[in-house]
Amino acid sequence: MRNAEFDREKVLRAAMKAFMHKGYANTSMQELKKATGLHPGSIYCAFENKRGLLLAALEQYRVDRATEFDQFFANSHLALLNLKSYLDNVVVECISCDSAQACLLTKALNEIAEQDSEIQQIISDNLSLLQQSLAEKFEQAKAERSISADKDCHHLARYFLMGIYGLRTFAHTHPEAKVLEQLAEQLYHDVSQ
Amino acid sequence: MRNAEFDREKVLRAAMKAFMHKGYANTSMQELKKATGLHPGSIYCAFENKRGLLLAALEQYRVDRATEFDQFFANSHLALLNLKSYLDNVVVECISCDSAQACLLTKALNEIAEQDSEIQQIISDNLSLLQQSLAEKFEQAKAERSISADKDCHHLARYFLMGIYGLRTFAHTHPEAKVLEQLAEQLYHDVSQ
DNA sequence: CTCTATCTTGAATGTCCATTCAAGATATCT
DNA sequence: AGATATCTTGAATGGACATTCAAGATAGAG
Repeated sequence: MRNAEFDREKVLRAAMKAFMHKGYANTSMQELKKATGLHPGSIYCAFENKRGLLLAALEQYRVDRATEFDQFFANSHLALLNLKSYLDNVVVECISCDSAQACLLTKALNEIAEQDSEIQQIISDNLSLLQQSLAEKFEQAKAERSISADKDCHHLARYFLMGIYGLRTFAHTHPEAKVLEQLAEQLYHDVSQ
Repeated sequence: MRNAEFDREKVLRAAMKAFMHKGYANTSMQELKKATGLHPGSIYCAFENKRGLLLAALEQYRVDRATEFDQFFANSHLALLNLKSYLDNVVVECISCDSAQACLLTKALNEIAEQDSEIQQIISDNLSLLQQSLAEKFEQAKAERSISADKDCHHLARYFLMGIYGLRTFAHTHPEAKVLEQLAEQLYHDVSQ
């Protein structure tokens, strides 16, 4: 006869941020308590355990990213131009945010996927979904005659995603706007002709 | 009046492997003991502490990789062909090794660099060095007229390295030989014109 | 062969962590 | 207003961890 007081989405985004910043193993419950405002007991009540919190955060991340993705393609521009905007946004994120702001998925993939096949699967599925969404946009670009008809859109999507992964890692060591923009420009050039 | 009994290089390569496999935080001293054959006391005597072991392993990794790199370019082929071999080898590594066999540098970069600026610096320097070495090979390729004279070799090196980073991350989720080979092929095409 | 400096061993230490749980608080229902 | 189901709190727990250290082993010097 009483509802939870905390805002689940806010808590998950805070946890997300903490995990992205310090990694899973290095984020203690004490830090999660500070980040989320939830006491240990509440976290365990709501998410079973620390791993459960990560799983929930990953799911929230998926939802947030999917929404963000759709917004990039919700306007009336050509799909190829929207892909460019999407890529430019990755660069902006790389520059503006603290260096670890990579991506919860790749971060978790590096840290824990090897030791937890369920999380490995979830992350792989999420990234495959993103790849699939990108492929659809390339298909649209093809239909709009922005890219040549003989291109393999799935291949383009994979290459584009590979570039984004690389860009993020590169940004860790060289967070200089000019360089990252130049790399993104080249990547865009290579997938669009 | 007595020399250490263990082989420093062997120990460091074993530690490297353990760190690459499970990450730094998740590799306990107990596991390091098993992996290296050294008892805790010996590890502390030789490397100060766990972090010291990581630093030494990173240095060994740098040396090993530099040697490996030079071997790829020690033959008489054109530099551009050697770059292709180097890239193909990255793909082979991605396929053959256990999925986490990424690269100690990027692995550590993701996990700990944010919280340890000294390690961050060491890793960044190492990767910059690799980038510089790649740029030199592209310069050589230019001198050999394998690539056009108006190319920016430093840009090519950065893009090539970005692609390698991306390839490794991509391999975590899609370790299929055909796909990775295709991506590498495209990357090679894009840097060689 | 003896001595000693150095290495090796692994149990002991203290810290930190994820997790639990019982007491206290409070919203909702009757 | 009273009852009760549910949430919140935070101290307590047990385990795992990095690190230490003193005892034991051994290679080399004399």
